[in-house]
Amino acid sequence: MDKTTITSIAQTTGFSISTISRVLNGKAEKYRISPKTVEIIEKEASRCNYSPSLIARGLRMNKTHTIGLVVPSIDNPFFANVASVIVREAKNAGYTIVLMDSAESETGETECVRSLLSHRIDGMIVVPCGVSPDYLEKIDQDNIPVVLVDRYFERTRLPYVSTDNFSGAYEATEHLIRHGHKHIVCLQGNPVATPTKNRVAGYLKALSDHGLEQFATIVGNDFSVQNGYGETKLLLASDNRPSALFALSNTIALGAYKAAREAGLTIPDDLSLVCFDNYMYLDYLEPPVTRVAQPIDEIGVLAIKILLRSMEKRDERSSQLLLPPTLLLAKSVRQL
Amino acid sequence: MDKTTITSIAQTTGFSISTISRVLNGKAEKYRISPKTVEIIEKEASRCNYSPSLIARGLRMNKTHTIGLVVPSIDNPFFANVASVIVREAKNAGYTIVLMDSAESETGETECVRSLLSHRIDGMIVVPCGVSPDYLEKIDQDNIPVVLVDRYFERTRLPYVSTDNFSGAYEATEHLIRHGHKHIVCLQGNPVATPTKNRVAGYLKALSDHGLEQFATIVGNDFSVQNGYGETKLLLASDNRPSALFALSNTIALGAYKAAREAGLTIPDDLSLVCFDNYMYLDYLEPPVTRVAQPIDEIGVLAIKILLRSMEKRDERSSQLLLPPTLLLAKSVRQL
DNA sequence: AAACGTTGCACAAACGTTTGTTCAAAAATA
DNA sequence: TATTTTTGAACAAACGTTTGTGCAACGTTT
Repeated sequence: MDKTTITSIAQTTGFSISTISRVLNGKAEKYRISPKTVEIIEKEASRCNYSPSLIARGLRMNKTHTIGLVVPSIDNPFFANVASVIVREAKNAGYTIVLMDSAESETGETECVRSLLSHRIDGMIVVPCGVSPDYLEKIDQDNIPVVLVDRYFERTRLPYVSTDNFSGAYEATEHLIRHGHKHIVCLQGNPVATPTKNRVAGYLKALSDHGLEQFATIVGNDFSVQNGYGETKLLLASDNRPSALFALSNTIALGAYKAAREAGLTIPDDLSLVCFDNYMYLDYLEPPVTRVAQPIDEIGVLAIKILLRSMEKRDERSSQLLLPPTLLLAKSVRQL
Repeated sequence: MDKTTITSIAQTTGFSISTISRVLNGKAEKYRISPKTVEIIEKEASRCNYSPSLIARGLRMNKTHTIGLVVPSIDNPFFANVASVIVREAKNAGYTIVLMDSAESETGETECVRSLLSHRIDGMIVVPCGVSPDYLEKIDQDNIPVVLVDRYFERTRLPYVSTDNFSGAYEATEHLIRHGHKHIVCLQGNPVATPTKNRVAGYLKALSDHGLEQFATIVGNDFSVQNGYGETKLLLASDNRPSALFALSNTIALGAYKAAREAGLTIPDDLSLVCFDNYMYLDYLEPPVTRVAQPIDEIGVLAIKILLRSMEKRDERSSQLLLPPTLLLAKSVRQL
């Protein structure tokens, strides 16, 4: 049982491969193929379970209907969620996702990107780990559109869609302040990531807007549970314990949570907590955690939309979007 | 700036494309290409940032170095985790993953599979939603190896790798029984999925081995939080409340958790809880939940290993593996 | 009946690779 | 010097598509 191709159908039906191709692509009338012929060919195609070779087509058309997606770690609820949305939206638009995990490393990322280029993807969506947009911009200029998601670069022509991290952090911090907190510590993630920087900035602005600059404290260095745990351990062992923590991710918050519990502290009675990222489980902790939710669905949808538009007409002004987050109130903040 | 191909390099260096190809594939000495020539070509290739077209190569070689992965829902911690491992392992073996989400639907699954076949993937890893292995077996016979993961079929030649769900459930149930529980209700997931069936079987066997058949109660119908929530609500409203719940997934457990809390019940004092699936967050609930952990890493590693082996020599006896789970003790079970 | 428009399809090139075969020139041997 | 061997590389086909063009046969008009 040989693979059935357009050529094999041509042989068994006696028509030429161009005719087969045209029929199977619905261009029968455009090329005046007779209804009889169409029927014969379609019948044969379905009899043989013909499935067109997208790679042959890709080679000929110089278009693979394939989109590359590079995330720092699929095994992270946030990115898994993003990937989920993107896979769905891409499919709706007739595209297929090639998934890469850069493992939070810059070299990992460039490897992924090189591989994607070799696969001749039509465009790519990247959550960058690196600090420079240069090589991605070059790729974009070479006609492989790139869209950044979540993390992005300050000065770049590349389109991106992310959350308005600044205002999200500002709101969260102000929420704490309004509840009487002054000594609020910020547990940050990877300091070079734009989201981190903007969240930290929002946190600082909120403090200074309320004359609390002197309490500003920023600790930590990555988005891991361990980081949240370790930093909180240190904080709680020190002389002047903060009254509230602002964790820049849900993973960091989890670590803080554990450290607080181990110290015998009750949230929110002894320590208040707010974090970034929404996640189902946060509602089931005791107490549920007040958090800044990112509009993941919208982010994914827009990322694909922008990418598709860039793929159509390359001259377009690139969209750089920051979507508004939502503060979800729960019970982890105490009114002092 | 035109795309650089093997042909463009041939033109600028003056050599033929076959020579370029051989040099760039490290077959220089095999074909006695002179060191000088090699150097010239390699220099030019790197100057132009040459990246071979994997789709052209795929067409010629009839091998794309691409593996399809179909999961019911990427946005599910368990499958995200599986995907993560598989992406990593595939990459290590020189393969790239094309990710598909079947959305827990049989038609969604066949669509995904059709698409993958059109993309001419070299093999695929599937977490099947359907009830029949037939069409997948046919694909496997047609020389596109298929490996099942997590869910599988009772009677099939297809290789699979999953958890020994029966013994995991048996152990979990017995754990409850040893703690004095008799009235243990099983909150099941999708009843047609093999894991569900085997877990239920393990649960029943444990009960009957301890002469508790009469307490056997199985409710629910899918792996959602809502299912766990709804069923637990009903249970807790009934006259004879169970003393313990056995949730067949962590999502179901979450729903049960919420319902219990809403009913003002304390776990484990008023109600004991054990569930399937490990997940970071389970340790942070109050109390942490005792659970049956699946060896996800091993599952992913083995799935790729088996797939690669099938791709090499098709005659191989297919491996059907059930890996042992681990009961992780926490604090959600009360000693009666 | 001659000229012409239509209908229905076939031919062939191209996309970027890999690889079996061929072949001239250089080197080695006789 | 004449012959054989070795060296270094080119030629060409093939993978499965799409698409611009060509061209018979048929039908219509004058």
